[in-house]
Amino acid sequence: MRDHVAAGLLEVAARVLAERGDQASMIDIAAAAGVARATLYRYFPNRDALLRALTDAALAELAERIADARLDAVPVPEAVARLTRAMVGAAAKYRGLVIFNKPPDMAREADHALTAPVGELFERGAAEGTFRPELPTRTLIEVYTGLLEGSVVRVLRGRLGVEEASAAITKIFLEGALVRPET
Amino acid sequence: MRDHVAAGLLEVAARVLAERGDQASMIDIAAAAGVARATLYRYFPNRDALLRALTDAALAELAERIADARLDAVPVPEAVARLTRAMVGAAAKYRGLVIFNKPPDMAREADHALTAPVGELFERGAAEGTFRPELPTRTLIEVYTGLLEGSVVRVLRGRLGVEEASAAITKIFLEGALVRPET
Amino acid sequence: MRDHVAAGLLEVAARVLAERGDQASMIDIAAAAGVARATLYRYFPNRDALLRALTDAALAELAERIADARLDAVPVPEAVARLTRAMVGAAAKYRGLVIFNKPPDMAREADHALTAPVGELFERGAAEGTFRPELPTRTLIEVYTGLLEGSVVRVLRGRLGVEEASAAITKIFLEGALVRPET
Amino acid sequence: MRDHVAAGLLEVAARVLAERGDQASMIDIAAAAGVARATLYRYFPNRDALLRALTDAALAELAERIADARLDAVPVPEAVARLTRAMVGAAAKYRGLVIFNKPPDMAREADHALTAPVGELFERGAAEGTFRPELPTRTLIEVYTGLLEGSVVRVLRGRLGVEEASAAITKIFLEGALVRPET
DNA sequence: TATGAATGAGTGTTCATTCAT
DNA sequence: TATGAATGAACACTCATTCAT
Repeated sequence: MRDHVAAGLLEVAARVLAERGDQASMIDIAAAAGVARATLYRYFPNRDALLRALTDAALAELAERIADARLDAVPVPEAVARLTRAMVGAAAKYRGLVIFNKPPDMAREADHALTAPVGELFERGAAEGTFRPELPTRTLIEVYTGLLEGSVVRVLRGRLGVEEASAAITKIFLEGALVRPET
Repeated sequence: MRDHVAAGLLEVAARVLAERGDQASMIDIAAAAGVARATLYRYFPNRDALLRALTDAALAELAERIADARLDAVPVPEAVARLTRAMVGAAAKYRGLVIFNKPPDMAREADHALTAPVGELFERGAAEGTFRPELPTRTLIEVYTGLLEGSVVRVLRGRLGVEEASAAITKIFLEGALVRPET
Repeated sequence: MRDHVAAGLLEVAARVLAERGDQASMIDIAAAAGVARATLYRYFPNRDALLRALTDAALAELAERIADARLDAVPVPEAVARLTRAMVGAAAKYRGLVIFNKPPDMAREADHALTAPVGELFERGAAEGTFRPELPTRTLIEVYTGLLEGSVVRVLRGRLGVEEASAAITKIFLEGALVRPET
Repeated sequence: MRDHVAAGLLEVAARVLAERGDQASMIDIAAAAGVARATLYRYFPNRDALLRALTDAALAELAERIADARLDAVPVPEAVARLTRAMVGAAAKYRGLVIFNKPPDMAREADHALTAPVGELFERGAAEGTFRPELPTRTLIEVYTGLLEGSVVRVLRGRLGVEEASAAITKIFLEGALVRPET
């Protein structure tokens, strides 16, 4: 029961924080949830605890999706597609909270959970010669995560659908936007 | 004289807002500029006015860079390269303020200033058959701006250089990250 | 049954209030008693009622001890000794609650219960020529009760024992701390 | 100018804290001083700082009075008289704040400033055979400080004057309340 | 003109108290 | 009856903004 309510509050909090940004107040969140401020504090002893719980949940969801994707069992391009879908999906569900608005002391942990799988995959791609050699792996990773982050914002704003965004990101990142000159 | 001081304050404000995020206080900004809070208020009657002025300056700079780029005088791929450099450069200089932290009532204007040139260019690309036909122009635009925004964040964090980012974004967006199968 | 539980709660409350001071919360008291907050409210409808009940109990105990002391049946010095022991004992048992932390509207009643026996005794002493005539009875009473109060605090802090304090207070108050010049 | 205002606020704070007890709010103090809450915070960055400043001032005053008293230059009984007057005077002026309501982390320091001169004086008295040998010095000290504290409360309540209390405390503590049997 | 001082409105947090089970 | 849950009112503290010098 308790967990159920807490989960509901988290969901509302995610929505409000996404809408109003990090400066959304506990007042805003409690009001959006239709409870008194003190009730919110029953479940999360302070603002930080709430943000932390939110980030925890988002990271857990993300980790699960990535694990389900079995990235190392498929070729790199397919793995990129799956990773993209996992990240866009999780970020959209949690309103981008994995990516933005991390409580400062979790930034490291969050960044790691986010960056690690990306790093591994791109290292493999580099080793296997999948990616253009003139682009350093580090740069590739930054641009890819930047692309993800920027696109998720659009998804959150309702300008792109999750599926639409995932597919387009994957396609453009891997093959580019230009029409291929036929050989 | 007056304008000169105001410009200096704006510069400081841009730096502080980029460092501390949107929750940087007028106190922070005034302190960083080495003036009293009340002095800051002499030049910008309130917080909103300051943010607006900042955004105005950034948009003006961006518009100038884009005009200089003569986008319609070159082929679409080259225009994308120039536009990318213009946007990354301007955003980096103004600490991303064109893109994030827009005062709510300027969002529309800012988005327009940002989106309009992108829109025109991509429409032309579509008309000329430069882009993959299976990707709707609207989607292309969103993903491109998302890529820009996400990458600028990395530049601001010092993880990518301006030139490095511009080149990589252009290359990846146009041609993809995959190594081309030789014909 | 009910009274028994209430008495137990009062005892716990006295201990907690003595330890944490007047700012001890109902939370603290309920937790120390091992019951839910709401249960505490079953027995004492609000914080004030609890404090009042506590003071009532302490005053009753004090009145009983004083009655047992048969003050008017013994010479004034012996009566002072007994009164002192009664007051220090009662105050120590109830953690000084008779003396401090009285609910404002009971202050008068409490002060009276405290002051009345002292007043009677000192009036008798004055009438009988027991006390130095240059010290007004009123002053004597104030200094004596002040001495009691201040000493009880030390007893509660564990710096003096009840017996030790009672004996020393009586001796010093009556005969002074100076060594007597032998006649 | 600044210091002057701060001193005025301290004075008001001392009065309010003495009246309302330790739970007096910053609201109460600011209102009593006729300023806005935020103004109070300009001078004392938080509640603790205010209490600390108050205690500092009181301890300084007390130390000065005690130094002025040249306790070691006079016989013990006269020294007790001077010490008593110094302590009652300082405590009355600062509303007993040296004695009660010490911020927890200053308790040690405050107790020391208070206890040290008392301890020295009573040790000397014991060494010189001034005090009754059957009363341990430690007990003497506790009872004396208790007497002081209890009497100061009466002074603060307006039931005793400073001079009246000082004289009575000294007389009773040294020679007792009983009329001396003539030799 | 530049600034120190003052303040109203809001935020996070706690606590006494009430309600539904 | 006993309790977990919910809440309104208060408090410490911050910040954008105004005023007097």
